[in-house]
Amino acid sequence: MSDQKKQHIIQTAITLFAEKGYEGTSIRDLAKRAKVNVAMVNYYFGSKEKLFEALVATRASYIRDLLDEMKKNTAMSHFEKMELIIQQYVTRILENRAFFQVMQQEMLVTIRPELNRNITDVLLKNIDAIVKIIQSGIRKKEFRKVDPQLTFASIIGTLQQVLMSRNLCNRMLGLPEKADPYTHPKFKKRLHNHIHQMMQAHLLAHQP
Amino acid sequence: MSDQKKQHIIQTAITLFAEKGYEGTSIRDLAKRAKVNVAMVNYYFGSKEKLFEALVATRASYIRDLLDEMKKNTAMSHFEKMELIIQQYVTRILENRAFFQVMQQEMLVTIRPELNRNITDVLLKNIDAIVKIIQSGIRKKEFRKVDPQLTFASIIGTLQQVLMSRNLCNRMLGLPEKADPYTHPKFKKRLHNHIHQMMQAHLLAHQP
DNA sequence: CTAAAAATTAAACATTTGTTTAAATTTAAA
DNA sequence: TTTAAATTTAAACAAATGTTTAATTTTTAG
Repeated sequence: MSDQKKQHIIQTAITLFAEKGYEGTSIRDLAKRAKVNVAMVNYYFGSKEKLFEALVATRASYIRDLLDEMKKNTAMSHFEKMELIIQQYVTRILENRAFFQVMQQEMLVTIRPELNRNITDVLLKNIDAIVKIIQSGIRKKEFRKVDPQLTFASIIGTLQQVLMSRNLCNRMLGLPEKADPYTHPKFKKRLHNHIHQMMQAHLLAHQP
Repeated sequence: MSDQKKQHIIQTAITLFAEKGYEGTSIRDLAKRAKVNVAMVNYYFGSKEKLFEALVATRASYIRDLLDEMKKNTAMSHFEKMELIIQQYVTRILENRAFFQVMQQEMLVTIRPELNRNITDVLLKNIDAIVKIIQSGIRKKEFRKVDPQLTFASIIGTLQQVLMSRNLCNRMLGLPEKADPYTHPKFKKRLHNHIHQMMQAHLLAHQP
């Protein structure tokens, strides 16, 4: 019944946390932006921190589901699997960038260790799956002898670096000050092309 | 005269901000950790935000000086220049990781736009210099036709991804829970090797 | 040594914070 | 319609926040 309103508060929280950080956002800020009474946040979630936990719990699927597409398809080469992963990551991170920015902020601090561990757990499942694909590709001589873990770090790191600051991203790419690169299809294509091209050179033992 | 004490407060602030974030750190936290009276922070810096500005101003050299080594040396191939840049970035970011973590946090939020712009300005100078090297390398056919800006994003993004969470880093690399990978020479070497190898494959037109 | 300046302190200040309360309103079920 | 439950509200709460004050101590300079 009230799940709609809860989700509305969570969505507003994601937007605000991404802008101002968790500590930088007051419940009064949040209530005003979501157009609900201040007491409603505690009524629905119990506390500010529990709201954050609920936020992560309901939206963690953005991370968790990332590999689902791939798992279904079995008749693919290792690099085709990597191509699918790259495409999925680019798409999902760009589509849910506010959430990923909040996760990035939370990973950077060491307060709230339980929440940190939750996020780490979800991320690790993705990492493990991708690492296994890379390791298998190496064994089959399809891939060069790369560092699987750090190769993953490079894929996600490229995306996070670009996601980190809209302002830096615009200035780095020579876009107008007020542009929003993240919603531009051209930008998505450019980002995807770069990671794809780099991983092709990096991974493939026999360059095409 | 009091510059020592100011620097001591700044150093303590870097450590605390990296742990708990800027908003998550109170002046009383900071004063207690630095073993000074609460009023001293405002006495020396005027306000919490001005302390942050002073922190960035005095430590921005960590970023600014990154390319200095390279500028001196002119008789290098484009890839040798890139090698030097990679080595410098890995070393300096690992050595000043708390500061870079604070910068990362600050880039992620949009409050304090002036500070954000300051940091962006410093970063952009580095980016521009590196982009020019890559573009020149492409013109001279030494490099493949890569995306210069996003190639930089991949280098720095890899480092930032690894720097983001000690906990994730340990678990990702199969290290013990309480390990500190950032101070391990082996880890530094591994990180450097990966970026170097990846950039070699990515950049060089004629693979060695 | 002495007086002015600088540094340090504990206490107090006004706001803001997350949270709770208790009353009022709305919704749902009988 | 009536009654109980759920929701919403404005007000108040205690604690924590950044900051200032005013007094005290230490340092500096003549």
